[in-house]
Amino acid sequence: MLDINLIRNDPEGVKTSLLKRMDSLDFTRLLECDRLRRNLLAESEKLKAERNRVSALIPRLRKEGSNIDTLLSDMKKTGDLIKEHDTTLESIEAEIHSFLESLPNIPAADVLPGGKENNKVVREWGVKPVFTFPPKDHMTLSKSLGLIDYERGAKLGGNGFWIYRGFGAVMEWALLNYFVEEHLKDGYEFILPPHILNYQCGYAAGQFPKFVDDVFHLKQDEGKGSGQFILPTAETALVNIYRDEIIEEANLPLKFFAYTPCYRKEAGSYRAEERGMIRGHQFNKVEMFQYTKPEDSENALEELVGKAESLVKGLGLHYRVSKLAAGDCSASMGKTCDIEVWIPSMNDYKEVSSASNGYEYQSRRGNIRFRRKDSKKNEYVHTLNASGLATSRLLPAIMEHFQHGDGSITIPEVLRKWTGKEILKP
RNA sequence: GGAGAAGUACCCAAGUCGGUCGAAGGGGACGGUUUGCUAAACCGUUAGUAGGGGCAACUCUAGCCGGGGUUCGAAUCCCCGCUUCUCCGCCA
Repeated sequence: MLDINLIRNDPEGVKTSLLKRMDSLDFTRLLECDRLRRNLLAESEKLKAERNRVSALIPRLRKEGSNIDTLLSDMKKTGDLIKEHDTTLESIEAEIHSFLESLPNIPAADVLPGGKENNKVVREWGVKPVFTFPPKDHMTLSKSLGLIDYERGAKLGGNGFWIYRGFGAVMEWALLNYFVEEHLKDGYEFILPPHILNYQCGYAAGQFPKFVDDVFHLKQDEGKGSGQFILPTAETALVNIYRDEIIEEANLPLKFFAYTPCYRKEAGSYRAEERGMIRGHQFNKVEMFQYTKPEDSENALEELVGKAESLVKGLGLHYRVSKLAAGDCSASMGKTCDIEVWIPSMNDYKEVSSASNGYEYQSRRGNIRFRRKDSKKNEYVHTLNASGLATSRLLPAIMEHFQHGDGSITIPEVLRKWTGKEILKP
């Protein structure tokens, strides 16, 4: 959600920035509604002041025995007029609100305009593995090693679900342990949130109403519940922990990480090349999250990217970091860096972490502020999130990177304390 | 799932028959005075917030869980939700 004052004071400036990620934009109606709203509000409030004044008078007049019949009927009329004003006001405000909430975040100044094609690789680490034998893809490997059961996963949940079996589950759990351990070391607070959230959570995160169809909703009895859904990422939960709260400045920054599976419909996004566990309806992810003061959020983003990178480095996987163009960032985010790991069989890089600065976009939607110690003023916090990391592309990457001609796989050293093995043989 | 109770400012809490109640009284916090010492007594301040109007001092409006309603007027009455607590039932 953007600040209407920003648009009111500098419509052209905001427009220029937003056009980096939008095709067209017109503020005329919004500004008109804004003027209309303020006029109507002034009118209605004047009437309310009058009503308050007279209502206070009535008991006194009654005690004195004055005739107040005409006064009462006048006030009845005033009341009706107020109601009338407020009804129009409500519809104008609804229009303003729905326009504002549909606007994406303003891209940071250093973010390039346009879509995916303008994403910029800012650095790479490691090298693509070279094989002296015909390498297998992760589906073949995971099947021959008995790590993942795709067929029975589909039997249980449908297409897009799989089962981690035996050592596959051990590997998955080892990855998660590795992440958890690193984040704890860095002083982040470990959160295990509910997986079912209410509508407001999706709204504050900026995912609703636009992407309301991309998540799984719970069917509720008539009038019961409040649009509960299963979370598509732990971010949705983490951003809402402090919804409608004012945080003391001294407590910032707040640094969290959470483990949850992520549940997504991913409707229509399946492609043959994304077989296996590259894209599914449910995947495991550890998510990092920070609430910061505005002046600290740029550095916090660097910190998050650095943390995500060091996790991939620790696994020894070749990756690159891309700064996304404005149009490729999710709507709530003003700046996003993706960490993409090399998947040999796909001959492509795939996202394993997305680190973003939401600036005050989410905190406005969720009404999350902090109180400055000196001025005692409340300001919106900045929110940042970054995967640290999503596992479903790492396991394929690990299998493919570290495979040998005989179908065995070397397990990255950082995971061995949990896997208890160095090499996995078919 | 069934029954009951409750939700008032940072916390606890009073609020009568609807009318100077935007809210008594505590505690805490902050400021001050005095006596003195790892404190005490006394005095004072302590809705915050959001949205309007005004250059400003200032002023208006809304806020007593949320949303509706009744009324000239609602913290107070009515309806619908949400949350918490207690008891019962069921259960990993």
